[in-house]
Amino acid sequence: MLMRTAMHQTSSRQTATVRGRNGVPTGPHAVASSLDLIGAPMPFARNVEIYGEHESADYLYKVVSGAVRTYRVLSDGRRQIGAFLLPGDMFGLEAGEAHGSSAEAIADSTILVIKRSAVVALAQRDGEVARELWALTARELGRVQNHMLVLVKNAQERIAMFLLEMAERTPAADAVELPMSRQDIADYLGLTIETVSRTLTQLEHDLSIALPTSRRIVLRNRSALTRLNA
Amino acid sequence: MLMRTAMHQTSSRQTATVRGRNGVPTGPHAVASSLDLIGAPMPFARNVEIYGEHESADYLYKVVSGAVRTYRVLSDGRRQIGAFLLPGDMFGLEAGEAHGSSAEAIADSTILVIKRSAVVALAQRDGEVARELWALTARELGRVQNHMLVLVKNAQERIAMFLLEMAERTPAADAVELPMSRQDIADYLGLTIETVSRTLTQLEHDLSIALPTSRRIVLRNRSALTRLNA
DNA sequence: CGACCATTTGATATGGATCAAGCGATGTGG
DNA sequence: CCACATCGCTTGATCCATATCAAATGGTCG
Repeated sequence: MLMRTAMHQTSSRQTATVRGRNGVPTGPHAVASSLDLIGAPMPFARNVEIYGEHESADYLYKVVSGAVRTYRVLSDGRRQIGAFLLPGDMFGLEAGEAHGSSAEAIADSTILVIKRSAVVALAQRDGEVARELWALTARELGRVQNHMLVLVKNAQERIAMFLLEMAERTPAADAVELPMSRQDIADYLGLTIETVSRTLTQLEHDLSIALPTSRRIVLRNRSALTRLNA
Repeated sequence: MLMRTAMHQTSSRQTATVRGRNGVPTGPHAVASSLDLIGAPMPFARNVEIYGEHESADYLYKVVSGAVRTYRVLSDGRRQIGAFLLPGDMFGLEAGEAHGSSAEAIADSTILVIKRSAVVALAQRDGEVARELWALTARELGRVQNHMLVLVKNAQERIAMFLLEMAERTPAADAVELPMSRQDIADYLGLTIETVSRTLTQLEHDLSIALPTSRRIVLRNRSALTRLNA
């Protein structure tokens, strides 16, 4: 235990408290959902906190552009990243009362901030919205259950599955531009940066992937990766 | 990888397909919830499957008596247990369409089986029920997120937290009667039976616990366990 | 009593953590 | 525009926690 990990390194902690002024709806990135109609898009700079672990969950969020990580910090300082959110993803649905994890922008991002009470009120009147909320949360639950499985696999399998997961969520099928650092990946997969790095170079030698730059990964043998993804 | 684990050992696979006849509501174990009113209690024998991983999720379930495990099996045969359900716990809320995991009775159990369509219909009319459903799923999400954290800790920490978790959910505060085998615990915590066993005897030597029998565990130094539970 | 199954205990192997150093890219001040 | 500091990433050497392999023990049921 006690592996080196990002010791809550969020140095630039401006904790954007500015949130919550309603107004301008959706804008150009509007995705089909009634939820989009009652939110306001807000900018968050790289590494800025969107919400903290025990803050009351007064808002729901949706990534418009950029990328977000949700995480929890163990008492010994280790950080476990629960999810990476990309454009189109909603987050902050976790609990009823308080957030179960913190959320930070990985890169400069625009986040749609939606007042929870407005959603709840809407759901109260419209069973369709209520069902959508439930489904969203259930889907997130499925995702987390899946991630649990990942955490019992070996390093290669974890990395392979991470790459496939990212590729799947990215427009350009076989080239992934990673918004997150090696440390982020490590904390997501329950590994160390060294192991992440080593495993990636190993996959490169196997010709399963190519690494034009450290943040850009080309899947060149998807079936090999799928095979690893037990 | 490829640790020995229950290679889907469910030998007595009677796959109780008998479910779904509605009728007699709740009975003596009724807990306060409108959901209880539309379910039928059904018996499941030890090790009998309640539902399978990709079956369509037509029912919700609530443990009346006994105990249940939900799990997924990796392609290499390893099994990851996602949750242990005790009396009062609901399960099967996972996805919208199909179940994301399988569920089996750990011991002879009585399970309240609730038609999902009935619940959905009820939720459609009653916003309160809808909110309850959402909250239930959100709570489960929180539990799973928490369990993810456990899977990155060391063996002692995992066991300590497992014991505290079980003790918390058990009436008699400091003595836990475990319904599940060492293999179940191992598959829940991402360890091997040997490590589970060794860690328990080690905690016994530390005087943190006592083991009158292998299935009965007495917490005799709760603060020591809490300290481990980083 | 004997067979079977779950659990414990022992000996050894190994994957990934840890410790440490090097390397390339990016940015800053002179 | 270059020298240098910084940061993120990679690579190497060693260590350790837990898996694996193996055998003994104990409890349960016919």
